[in-house]
Amino acid sequence: MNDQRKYVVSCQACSLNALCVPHSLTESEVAIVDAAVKRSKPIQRNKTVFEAGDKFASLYTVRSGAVKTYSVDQEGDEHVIGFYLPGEMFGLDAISSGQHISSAKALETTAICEIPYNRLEELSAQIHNLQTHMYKLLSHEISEDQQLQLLLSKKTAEERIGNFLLGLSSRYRLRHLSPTSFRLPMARTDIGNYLGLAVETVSRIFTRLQKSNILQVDGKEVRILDQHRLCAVAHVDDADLFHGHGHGTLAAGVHAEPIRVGNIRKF
Amino acid sequence: MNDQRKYVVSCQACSLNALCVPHSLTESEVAIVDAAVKRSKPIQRNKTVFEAGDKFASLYTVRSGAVKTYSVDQEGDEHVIGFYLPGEMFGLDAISSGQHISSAKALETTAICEIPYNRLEELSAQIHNLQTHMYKLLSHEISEDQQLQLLLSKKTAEERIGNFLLGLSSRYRLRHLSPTSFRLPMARTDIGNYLGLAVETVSRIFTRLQKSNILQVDGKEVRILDQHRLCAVAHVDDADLFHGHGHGTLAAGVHAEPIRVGNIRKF
DNA sequence: ATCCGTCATTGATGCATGTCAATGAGAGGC
DNA sequence: GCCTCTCATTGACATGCATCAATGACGGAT
Repeated sequence: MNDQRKYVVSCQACSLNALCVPHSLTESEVAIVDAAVKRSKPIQRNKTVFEAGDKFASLYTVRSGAVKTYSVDQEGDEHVIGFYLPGEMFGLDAISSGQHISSAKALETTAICEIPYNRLEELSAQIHNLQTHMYKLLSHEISEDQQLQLLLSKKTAEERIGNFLLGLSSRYRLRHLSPTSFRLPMARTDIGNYLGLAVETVSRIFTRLQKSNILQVDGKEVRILDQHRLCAVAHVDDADLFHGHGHGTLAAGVHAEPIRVGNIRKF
Repeated sequence: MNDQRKYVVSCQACSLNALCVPHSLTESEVAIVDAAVKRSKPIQRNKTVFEAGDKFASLYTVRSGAVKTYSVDQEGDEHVIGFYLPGEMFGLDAISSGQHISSAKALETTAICEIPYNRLEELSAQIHNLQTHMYKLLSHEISEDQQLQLLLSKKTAEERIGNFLLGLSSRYRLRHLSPTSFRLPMARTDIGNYLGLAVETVSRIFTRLQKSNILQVDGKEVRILDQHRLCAVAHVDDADLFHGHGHGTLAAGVHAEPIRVGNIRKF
């Protein structure tokens, strides 16, 4: 009990508050949501939150650490679906079938908030702001998935990695962490898998960007030395940098701007 | 007026009823939803339903015909996001930002049902079944988008096209149309664009599959001659054929089974 | 019926990126 | 502190698919 208590915070006191809880919820509404949230103690690297086939019962958000979701095919090969940072919600794909179709695993020591889906459904019928936000959250995830499809179907390896790094950068900025200097929570293999590239390609492009003095890479530590040129490499307009990146959170869509879709490689 | 009336049907009388309206809605609930739906007369091929940048006000379902959604980048290149058949809902990606970020265009003469989003939100707070279904619908779209990401990032051209055809086949079957003999509503260019392939590749693979007597292709008319071998080509388990394909509808997820993710090309 | 524009097909060629192979560098365990 | 295992890097080579180019086939308009 004591052991657990030190990890337990309320939504009201949580530092991710602004990111995770809709700011349009009133204090009392947040309190109601808060009462439904289960906070367990941190789980270790490589421990799963849920696995494909598990009964769907809850949605999850990352409190600290990082999570990847993935599926495993018949041949036993893993396919990375997404990465989640503090304040981001995952497990949304399981609502439709009532069963998890992907697995979720901690990339490092990670604390998770769990919100029982039944309860969330009830609450969203009562709290209009919550319903609005859940719809936006789900819709936002769809938009981002479609953006990723575009990335995967039309962009070069360099563009994919550029976009990926800029996306992470944005997400760290939102969390008031350095957008230019951060640690990749995932392995190169995971990055390649996620972006549809061979590990070797990821590696080569990292070193290429390093040689161009756009990036400084030391293992998982990354420093963006020249954001402007990184944008150029990724074919991303600098002006778009502050929008559209990152996974859904309860607040997703609230701050969202129309997402520019441009910058695709011509064939 | 007379001109319009002949296209107008109620949800209750609509032949897509079972596909489009959640069957768990009671008769009176369907009547309430029905009252919110606007049915306009058919639009012609190449006419848009909405365009990127338009204010988001409604969700749409196809009543007859077919629709594609797409975005256009800065260079003016089009990127196909999805295809929608009768009973399927589109426009979901616009909820989060309040603005359409993609455009939707009729691939042939097409009738559309429109449901104002404000009203849908209101109703979903009142009608529990409707809320449940909307959440499932959105979640289902997310699952499918993730499946597509997997297709785009890991599969060969042949697998992509095989999957694409099998997906269409499933969707036609659901609509009580022939799953083995149908007309592609979209151009080769659109197929290639959607699947991240050059038109020429699509064409070549169609003829290759034809020469193997797996497929019979005559312009847009397609006949699947050997479903079993088509599955083999697509690396899809025959047993999975009846599940997991097609875009969300109001009923999406209701019939949904756990989606097998397998069958990815090994590198 | 004929014309014209869009769409589909087919072949030749090149390139981006996957695959194979081998070495190097950290990180965790005894 | 050393060992081992996993992960990252780098080079050589192979290939699937894009690109370029040209012809053919519809299908809608007049």
